[in-house]
Amino acid sequence: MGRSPSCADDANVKKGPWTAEEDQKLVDYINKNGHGSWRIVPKQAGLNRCGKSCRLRWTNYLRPDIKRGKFGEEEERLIINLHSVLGNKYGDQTFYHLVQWSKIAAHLPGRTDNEIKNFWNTRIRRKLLNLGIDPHTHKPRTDLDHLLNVSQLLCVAQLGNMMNPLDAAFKLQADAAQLAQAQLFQNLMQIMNTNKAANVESDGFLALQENTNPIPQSIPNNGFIAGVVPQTSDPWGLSSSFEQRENPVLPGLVSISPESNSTMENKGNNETDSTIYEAWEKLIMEDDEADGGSYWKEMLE
DNA sequence: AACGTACTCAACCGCGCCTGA
DNA sequence: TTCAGGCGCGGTTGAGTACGT
Repeated sequence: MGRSPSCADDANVKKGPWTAEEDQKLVDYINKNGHGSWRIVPKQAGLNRCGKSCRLRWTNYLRPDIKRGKFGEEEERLIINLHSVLGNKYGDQTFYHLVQWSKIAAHLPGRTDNEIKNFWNTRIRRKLLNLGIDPHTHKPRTDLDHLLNVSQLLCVAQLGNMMNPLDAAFKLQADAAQLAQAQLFQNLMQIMNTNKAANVESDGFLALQENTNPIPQSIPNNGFIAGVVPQTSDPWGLSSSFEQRENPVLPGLVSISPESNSTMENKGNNETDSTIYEAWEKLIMEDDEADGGSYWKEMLE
């Protein structure tokens, strides 16, 4: 029920890019009369467009309060935070693959949901993926294979650090391995905090901040890891330098998408819990044996 | 300089919700 | 209570532009 006839059904209305003349007609009309019913706007304004097209043009482009230009760092952080807590909610479930862009836009004066959506899909999403973070759940990958590969990754990281800095291939691998270390640390902290931070309120931005937990100060500052240590306003350290992160804190867990639901729910059951902890135990032992430096032990303590 | 590829973003499409008859 | 009309939303498309080879 209820679907209005699509503009596509009317072969007579113009589609595609708006001309300056059309823009002017629409602006003049709305400034004078307000939009009222969008269906009658094109007729009254003398435009050969459907009402829907007029509404879109106005809300996404012509509105006088629209802020144009690039997104700032603060805006980017805000979007990431809001995205992490504003999934579509149906009943008790939150669906992160259906983001409520309009609600995010409401927190960013002058920005439209369309603009934010585009910004997310073209920039932030890729950025998160490059960091090994699931853009739907805002979590690092938690699959076990990933965890169990860590000893190899540690070797690569250490080898990479010893190599000539000009050896690009080794540096790249080392960087990737160090990123993996950061992700694993993140995994562990999230597992540890599962019980603490499950309550996400409807105004999730605040809830996210309130549920943050301090990161132990003993984390080795080896540059790349520090670069992705999250902080309150920028959970994944996407937009600010390490120097800006004086008080790094870990974001609390947020409710998760259906596809990852089983993963996180399993964190609470004994079987998966123990498997993950076993993996960590193995990792720590290997770390101990490898160089006696006990990197992970120190981190966990 | 020419071509191919990647990226951006305005605009469109289709669905679901709300409202009023 | 039912249902049609209208609106708003999120997802997708495609033209224009930037960048790399």
